[in-house]
Amino acid sequence: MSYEEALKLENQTCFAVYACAKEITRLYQPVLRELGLTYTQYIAMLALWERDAVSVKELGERLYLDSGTLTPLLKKLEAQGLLTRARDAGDERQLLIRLSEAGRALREKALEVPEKVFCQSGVNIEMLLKIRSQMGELMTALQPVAAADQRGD
Amino acid sequence: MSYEEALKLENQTCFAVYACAKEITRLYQPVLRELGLTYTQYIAMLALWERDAVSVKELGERLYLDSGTLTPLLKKLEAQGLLTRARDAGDERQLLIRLSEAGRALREKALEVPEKVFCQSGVNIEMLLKIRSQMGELMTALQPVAAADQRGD
DNA sequence: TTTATTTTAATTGCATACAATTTAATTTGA
DNA sequence: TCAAATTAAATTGTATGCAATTAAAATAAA
Repeated sequence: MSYEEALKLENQTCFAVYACAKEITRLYQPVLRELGLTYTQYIAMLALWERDAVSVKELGERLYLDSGTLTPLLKKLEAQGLLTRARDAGDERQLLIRLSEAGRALREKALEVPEKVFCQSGVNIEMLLKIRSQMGELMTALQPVAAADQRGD
Repeated sequence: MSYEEALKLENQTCFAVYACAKEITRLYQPVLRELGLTYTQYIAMLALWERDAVSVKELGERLYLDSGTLTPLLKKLEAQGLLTRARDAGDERQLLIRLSEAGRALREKALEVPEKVFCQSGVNIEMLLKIRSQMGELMTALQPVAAADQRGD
């Protein structure tokens, strides 16, 4: 591809992924509204339903989010009564996030979310699975770069 | 897939795309810093380099962004001297965005961006092309839903 | 023509995102 | 042991992102 072609918006893989991510988030919104969650709050709850009593750091690593994003988000979920935030007695630097009864109960309502969104999307399941696997490949390919950036080399 | 499985973070296509989009944006950042642009500012400039003297509405349609995002972003680019913002004489409702000399000149430096980012990413070109085409398919599949939401049916 | 409707940006308010810095706690090393 | 280095969250500052509302201009309809 020429340098000229490479600068066209339609040829940007980055833009394609960026636009899709926003569109998908928009698709979830009406369904998640019934749970009283935003999209980011939803993925945080997904992570917590799988593993409870985790530190902000661990949660952040799973969600690719830092404390600057998570701290206010978790405070909101705490204010909604879905979880508790308490320092780890063994290591006071860490803040342990634990689901409350209400937080665990919300999972029952959330069980319907994937199906609802999928039906609404009109996308076939094969495409979805292919995309997920490709995104996984891409993340795997990019992670070394991210790690190198972290180390600063 | 069971309802239980469908709720696992690793099975969320939405999360895979969301995480990839953020990772890609992060990859562009150091390269774009040399141009003095953020990622969103960069895609706005890409659109303007292809077509100049457009309204905020038209630009927004191409970038999937609304005036709430574009107005402040364009004001920043104007403050940097890359473009001008002026009402259309024929239709005062519209604000026409025009590149300045500096804005057009920046394109020369930007020509190197795609190659630099690509080399840095360590991703092979086939994967990139496949992903772009899949994202295109997904957007095409989702657009009817978005349009229906707009109409409210 | 004159009012009602529609269209376009701007504004407001809320929720991310993330870099950079700060603070407190813990671990390492001299 | 005890100062230096490291680690984990919180905080600060900047930049999106979008829904909802507002304001101004243009168009449609009566």
